[in-house]
Amino acid sequence: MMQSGQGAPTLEMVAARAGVSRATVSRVVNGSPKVTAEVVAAVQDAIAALDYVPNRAARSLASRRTQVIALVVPESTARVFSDPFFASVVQGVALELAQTDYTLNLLIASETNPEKTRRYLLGGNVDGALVVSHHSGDHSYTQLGQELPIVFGGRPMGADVVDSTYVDVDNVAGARTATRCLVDAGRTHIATIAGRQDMPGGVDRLVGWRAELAAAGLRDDLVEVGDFSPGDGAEAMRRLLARGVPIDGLFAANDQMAAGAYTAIRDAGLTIPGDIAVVGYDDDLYGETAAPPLTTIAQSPVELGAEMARILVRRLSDDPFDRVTIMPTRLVSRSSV
Amino acid sequence: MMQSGQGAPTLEMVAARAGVSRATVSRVVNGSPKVTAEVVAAVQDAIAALDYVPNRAARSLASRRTQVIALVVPESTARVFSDPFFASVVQGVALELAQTDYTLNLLIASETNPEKTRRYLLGGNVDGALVVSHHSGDHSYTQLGQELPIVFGGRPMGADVVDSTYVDVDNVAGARTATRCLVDAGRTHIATIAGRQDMPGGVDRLVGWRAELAAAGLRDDLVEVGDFSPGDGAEAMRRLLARGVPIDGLFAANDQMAAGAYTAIRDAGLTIPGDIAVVGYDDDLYGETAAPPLTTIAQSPVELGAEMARILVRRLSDDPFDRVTIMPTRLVSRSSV
DNA sequence: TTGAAAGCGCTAACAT
DNA sequence: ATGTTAGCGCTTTCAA
Repeated sequence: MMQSGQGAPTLEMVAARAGVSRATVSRVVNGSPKVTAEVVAAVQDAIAALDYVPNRAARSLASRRTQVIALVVPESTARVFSDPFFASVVQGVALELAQTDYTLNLLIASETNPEKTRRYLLGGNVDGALVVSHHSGDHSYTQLGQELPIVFGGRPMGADVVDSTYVDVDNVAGARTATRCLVDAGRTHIATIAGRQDMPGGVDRLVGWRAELAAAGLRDDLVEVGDFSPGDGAEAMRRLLARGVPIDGLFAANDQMAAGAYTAIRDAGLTIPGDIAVVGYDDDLYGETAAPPLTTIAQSPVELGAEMARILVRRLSDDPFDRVTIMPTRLVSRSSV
Repeated sequence: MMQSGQGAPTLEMVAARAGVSRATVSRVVNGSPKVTAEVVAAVQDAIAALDYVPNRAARSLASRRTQVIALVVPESTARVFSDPFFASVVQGVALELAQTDYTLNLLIASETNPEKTRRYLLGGNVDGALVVSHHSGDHSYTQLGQELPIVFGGRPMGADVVDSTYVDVDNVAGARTATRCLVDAGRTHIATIAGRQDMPGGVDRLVGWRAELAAAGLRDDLVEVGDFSPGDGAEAMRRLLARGVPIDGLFAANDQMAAGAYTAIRDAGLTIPGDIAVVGYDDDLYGETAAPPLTTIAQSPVELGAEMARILVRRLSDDPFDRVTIMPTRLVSRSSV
């Protein structure tokens, strides 16, 4: 219920009601250890009675901390926002931050004007930032890491990046698992629809595919690249099929492209998994009801987002944190292999 | 480049350098009309030279405006975050707000503790809020509209809601169009997989389907309800098929459920559109590469989000704005009909 | 352990 | 058109 006196109740009002000074109320609010239990109780009663909520601006102005964490999504990634992977990362971040005192500032960074974002981040508007998916070109952000606490989602690309803090999924291992699944099924002509090679995920999944084929002594030249969308997946599959080389297995760098590949395979009069066994990556909602249900690699993007947030918060509190965190993946076996 | 003097440059430093008072600098920064052109120029030079960025907290504390807009996503909706529709709305909001001076505060509202969100919103932390998808139970938010400028995405449910400002898509018209498409194709036993009836979109799409069938003089009892996920769509379709009633047309309340229905239809040994013609809703990425490509209703969720943001900004500026905005839909004809 | 007092950087009357 | 003067609500030395 809103207080009768117009405007929100202030710390001063709480102090008056509890019969203590403003400084003491501030201490209680901020969980200072050196306050008597009785005083704490009295202040908390007053806070509850008045329905007091600290004013963020005032607190921030005085403490020189904002309690705001920016989640930066480069614009080109945002187009891919309909990619459940990114949406889930955002969700994970939001859920985790909701448990803390930090506020989430979602920022779509214009790539035509990176300077604007840079200034904003450095302008004292946020205490730290979370950056998801950045191409190799995004040096502006990787560099920013020296001046502002940043946690990246996915391994930052670029040789100059040394001390970045990031959380990544084990894309190489995931891709190897996916490919091994195909090899174990007896497939010998295994193609891949790789993701964009300017993204770490795109690169690593291709590396994993190659590594596993090498281990199995199979050819690794059946590669086409797509932009992670179903449409591009279909295109890539058509090109693969058009090569005239026999193909009996396919690893798609994400489920959306696998869905596109399904179409192209079927259009070519081939069956799944009869003629071509398929493994995707991401375990999005559609794979389960695809025909046939898609075998895929699951990683938990929600957890990834949450972990990024946790690490940044820890870092901002000067608690120990890991510079590099690798999240595991697991194979979800369905019937496309 | 960061200034040499530690900490960010302040308005006072700008004032000193430009040889004017702080008030004047403030006026220039805020675009007040009553400042001489020369003074404006001098101040802007100083600002540029110092690379000055106003301190948000100080500004907010003094002006009693936060320049923050909250985007509230109820938690149950967030689970559905992988639904491209919501993700796109968020994207639209973020993109639009990036063009303004407002900052986006993404809030996942815990439904087990709505009071927390309520307090936050009313605690003077934001200037206004955007609320997407709220069930009929979310009275906490619809009520909030009296105390804080709010723009809803989707029509708020509940009879007590009178003066809410909202942006909605014309779900009824969209559903009628979808259904008419089936009728025009000569289908006479048209079923629907409706969405959850505690969401406006779920209700309205069912209403549109009914209306169009009534207009065509066809039966309207072939209804099953799903939760908008592919899995539930498949379940619902199975139940429909199990009724033993002939069905030759299907309108699914979203593409995800249509995808599920595809599976169930195929599993039953039936063909699309031969035996059953299907129309979905949302035009998400998957429909295009489905087999057969899905005929669906497109609305632009990105535009919806952008429009919500625009309206709220206008309202916060005391510019005229529409309480009710209905976004159009359009039929995307592919080959599932 | 608690209180007093001095700002944090900015805006907004009010004066001039 | 510009300057002066108070704060906005909180944190944080410094004393007590």
